Amino acid sequence: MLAAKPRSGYEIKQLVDTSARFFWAASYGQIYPELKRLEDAGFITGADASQGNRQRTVFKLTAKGKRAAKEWIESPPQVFELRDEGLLQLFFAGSIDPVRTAEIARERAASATATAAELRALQDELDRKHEADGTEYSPDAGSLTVLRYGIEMNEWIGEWFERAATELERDTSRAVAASGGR
Amino acid sequence: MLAAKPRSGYEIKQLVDTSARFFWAASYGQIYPELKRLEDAGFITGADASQGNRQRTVFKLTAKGKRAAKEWIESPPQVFELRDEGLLQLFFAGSIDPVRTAEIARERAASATATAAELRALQDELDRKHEADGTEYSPDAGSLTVLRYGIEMNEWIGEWFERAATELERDTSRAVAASGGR
DNA sequence: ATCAGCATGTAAATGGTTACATGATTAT
DNA sequence: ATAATCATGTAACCATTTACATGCTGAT
Repeated sequence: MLAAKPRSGYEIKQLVDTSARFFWAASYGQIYPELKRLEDAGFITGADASQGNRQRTVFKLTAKGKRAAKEWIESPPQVFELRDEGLLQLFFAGSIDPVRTAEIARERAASATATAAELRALQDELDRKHEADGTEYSPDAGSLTVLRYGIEMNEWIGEWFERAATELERDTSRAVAASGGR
Repeated sequence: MLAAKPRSGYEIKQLVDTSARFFWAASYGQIYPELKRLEDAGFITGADASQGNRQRTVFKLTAKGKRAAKEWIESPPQVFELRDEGLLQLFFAGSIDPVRTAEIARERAASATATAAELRALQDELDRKHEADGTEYSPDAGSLTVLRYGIEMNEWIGEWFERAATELERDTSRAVAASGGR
């Protein structure tokens, strides 16, 4: 994040929350100690940017930090972690409550679609802010791409659960028919 | 997992690794202590199922455990966490190495497609095992649905990165044209 | 005999969140 | 005046992974 421009810990947190949070969240408890650690290791340097009595430190990459960033961006991705409780619930619905399975899938679909809508609202808000800034191009344009990813992925998840629900209903009605409608 | 049938910690680990791992992984260091904790809390009970001198404990849900499972499956999903390093790299590529951005997107696309293929191979393997078992229907059929999710999601991710790469290339060539091809 | 797979477990470390604490500045 | 937002930071806690330790059983 410091590659684009020098930032304070607070600004990093803001940027994470309005863009990367859907695929890589971060808390203050992680950001501030990490900035210290990176400075000690010589990857970044902090400069005082206090406004009056309000303390503020902006960090920027050192040459060593820039090299490390370039190396990282070229390296094959190592981490892909997903924890999806809705999917876990569908996974187990068959053994816990078979008759409600399709309904549960539909609820999970609604859940994902709602998240997509929420992200869409955030996108619109950022677009409005962007326009208000004038025609100047934001240096964090990548965040819009990635926000779009969040929206489209949640839409895809919603559609997947919808499809799963339809298939489950079909299977259920077929089973009922096979048993003579009992 | 114990709702479908009684299982040992080892069997739970096996099932996680061949199905749920893509959206909810678990290690022995988590499974065994958790089984103990659940037994102490009265949600499950363990029964000795040793074979000769080889120690083995299978756990099953108590009535209390079944109630808790049913309650959980009806509750709205709380956890959706994603940590996607490939996406993070694309997010930052613009500020770290703009000219390589499209290539990086294409590499990430290949990465996701490879994961999808890997999962597809696992699916084929499970299908073969299933057939070898005869016509008997597996009680873990839900795991196949969810494995399909893993495959389809990775395919979607691959396509998304492919699209992103194409768009980035178009933007680059347009920028080159605007600057008079310099 | 030896190796793959079955089976259980723990200790240490890691990575991260939550909650708390403090205070300045700006807008209403 | 007061609320929102800017700004930094720590302590306690939590979930989880990694690495290690141990031993049995069946197949080659």
